[in-house]
Amino acid sequence: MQSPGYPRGTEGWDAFQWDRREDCEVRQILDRIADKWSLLVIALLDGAPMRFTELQRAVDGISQRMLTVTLRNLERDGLVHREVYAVIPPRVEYSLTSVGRGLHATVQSLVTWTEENTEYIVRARNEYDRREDGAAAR
Amino acid sequence: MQSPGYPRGTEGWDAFQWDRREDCEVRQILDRIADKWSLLVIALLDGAPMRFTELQRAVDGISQRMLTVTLRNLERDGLVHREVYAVIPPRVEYSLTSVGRGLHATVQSLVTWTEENTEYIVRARNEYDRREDGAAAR
DNA sequence: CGGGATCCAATACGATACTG
DNA sequence: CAGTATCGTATTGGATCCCG
Repeated sequence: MQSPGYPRGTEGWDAFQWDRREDCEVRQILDRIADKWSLLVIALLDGAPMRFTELQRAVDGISQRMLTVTLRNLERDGLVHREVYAVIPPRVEYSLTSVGRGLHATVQSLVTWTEENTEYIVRARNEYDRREDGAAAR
Repeated sequence: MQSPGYPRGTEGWDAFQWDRREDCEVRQILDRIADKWSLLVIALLDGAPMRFTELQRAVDGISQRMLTVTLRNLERDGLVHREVYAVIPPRVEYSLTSVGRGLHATVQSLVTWTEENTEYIVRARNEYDRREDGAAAR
């Protein structure tokens, strides 16, 4: 099952770098938590627990299906806890687990970085696109 | 250009939360840098500049097309610098800009978190899947 | 209310072939 | 070497309907 020819300590491997083989768990997990919706949901669940419909309203643009899928994956990874109350109408509350809260901290630092550098990036994009347009015209 | 009906300071807005409207720039940027390949490329480019083929070998599983696309996007966002040497055969080196290096720091903290919690997550997944299998069998 | 199931469209992506 | 262009597929995700 392990991809051959790339064991730890071999050439191509750097002790200060991380395992980035395609089939390694770190990359699988990273792909999962760093997707379009998970970051949003994790950010929202920090603080207070939320109900399904509440989340759907809060995450602008998410469909019911994707909210379900995202929550199931986060629950499966032990990052979100799903609490079902046996009442009618049904009441389900989602909250971060303690590990989930730990993740939120680093996610928040990524968000903060993005906020702080938004202007720079937008400017860079505009300049790049202007250059490209100019090149295409020629 | 701004989506109406959701200005800062209105109901639904929390000063400690970030702008998560679908069309906001923070979310667009986040989607871009948190995609399948960008994190890998940013992590690799930290330290020394690298050439195209070198990167392709280092990022296990990436296709030529996706490496090109990823690098173009990172360059467009001002996170990666592309240096072309006019020699034959051509030599192109990619490196992080100073802003890109700043991003790498927070990305690295996400990677570190993932490494530290891999075991927990894998265990959570196995437990979840066992529960699901049991439920499906019934 | 909180979803599951199904169908369909958009897009992301890989494979391949070609080029300066 | 470092790409671009094209094509076909696979995955993602939205819309809709339904149910406890």
